[in-house]
Amino acid sequence: MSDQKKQHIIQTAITLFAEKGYEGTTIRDLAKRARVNVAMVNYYFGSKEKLFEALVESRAGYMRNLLDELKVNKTLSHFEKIEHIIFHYVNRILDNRAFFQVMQQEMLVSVRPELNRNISEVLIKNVDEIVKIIHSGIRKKEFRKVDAQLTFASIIGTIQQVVMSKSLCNRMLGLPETADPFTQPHFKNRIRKHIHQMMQTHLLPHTLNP
Amino acid sequence: MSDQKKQHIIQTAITLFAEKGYEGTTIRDLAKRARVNVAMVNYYFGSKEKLFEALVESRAGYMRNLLDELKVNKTLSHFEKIEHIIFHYVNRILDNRAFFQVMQQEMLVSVRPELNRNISEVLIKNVDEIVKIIHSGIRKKEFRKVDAQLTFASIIGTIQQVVMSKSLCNRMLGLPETADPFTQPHFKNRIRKHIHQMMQTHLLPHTLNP
DNA sequence: TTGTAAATTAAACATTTGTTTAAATTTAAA
DNA sequence: TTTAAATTTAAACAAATGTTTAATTTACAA
Repeated sequence: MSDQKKQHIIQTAITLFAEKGYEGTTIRDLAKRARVNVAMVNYYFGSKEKLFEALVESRAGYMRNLLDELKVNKTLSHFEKIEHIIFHYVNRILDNRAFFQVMQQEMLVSVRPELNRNISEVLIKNVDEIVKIIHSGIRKKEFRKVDAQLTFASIIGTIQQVVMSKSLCNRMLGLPETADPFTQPHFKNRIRKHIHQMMQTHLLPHTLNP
Repeated sequence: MSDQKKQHIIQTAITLFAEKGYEGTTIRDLAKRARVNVAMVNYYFGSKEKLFEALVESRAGYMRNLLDELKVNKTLSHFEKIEHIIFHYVNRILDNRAFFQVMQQEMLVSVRPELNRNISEVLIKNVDEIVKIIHSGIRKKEFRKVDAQLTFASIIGTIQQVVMSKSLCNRMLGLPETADPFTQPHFKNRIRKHIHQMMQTHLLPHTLNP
């Protein structure tokens, strides 16, 4: 089926774009890595830029629906919801590092404003959802009066900072140069634990001192 | 003087690289914007990549020496040191957004490994300095037992997340599309206040509830 | 099996890329 | 003023880029 081949090209593109950037990756690089003819990319996607759009559309689900389960689960407390969000954010981003690296690269540049807007659109829905939870928690006196928007920035920013570069991550965490931190099983938990602990003291007024 | 012209080309390159990325910026773009002949870039710097290296070297001071003043000022408490770091980090990064955007882009890709290492080198010194302060604070029971490395990631990640994209920042903070958040005078203070508040509850065991 | 559309290929295409050249101009010391 | 080095310029260069073409092969329904 042709859709399988399209997905294979997209997956290869994610890997290459993450490694060398969109502009830094040539169609010939991509074709060679994906073991297809150079003409196939344009045959299937029309152009390099349309391939990029297809890539984003195809994997937008990694960013979307992150909070859908929270909407239905009404039994959770506000902080439990935040706990869930932290857990799943760390999961999603670390399991799809290459894709999120590509999205980060794309958000950093101002070319392709339409694509930029599309990505923002998806991210903003997540922001809104979390801000809503935090504000609700504040109203109910369960949370301190924190800056909800910047609290989101801190959660996502912490993860993105760590995931930005393997070599920087290794050096930042004092791991050996050759280490592969992202695949270490306890690595996710370390990030989760840190953000969780930070949000606990940040959001909850009465924190027990361990 | 020729150094003035070199600096002018570098400053223009920072603006353009931040806007379109390194690979996305052509020597002709740069020459036109800087109002110099195309050949001048190679005449002064040798090549596009050497220009990039010169750019990093020329502005590395923005990242370096951030904590030098703390080393001499021994009278500050641990948390006061952290306060100073937050204040100056927000200042440095927001006053030199374009440069830090370019550095972020470069850290995200794995081309030019040597340049990558040089940038890491500078950043790591900051990490080490902060980690040292936090660990010392923990030993003296002034701080909770936090993950010092990831605490640094949270401080820097929060700022970088906000500074990443003007349009995303506007949307994230609920500002109008046309707003110019970075130049608003109270914007820096908002970020500072948030990180400060977050670090206060995160680091200090006995936080007064306001 | 045959016929038609889809898929695949190698080659060619027109631009754009970073870089170099060689001549012209400017600078500044002798 | 003379002279030599430094600067600036327009043009040219070779290589690489995204894309298209036209021919060939494959897939598969009639």
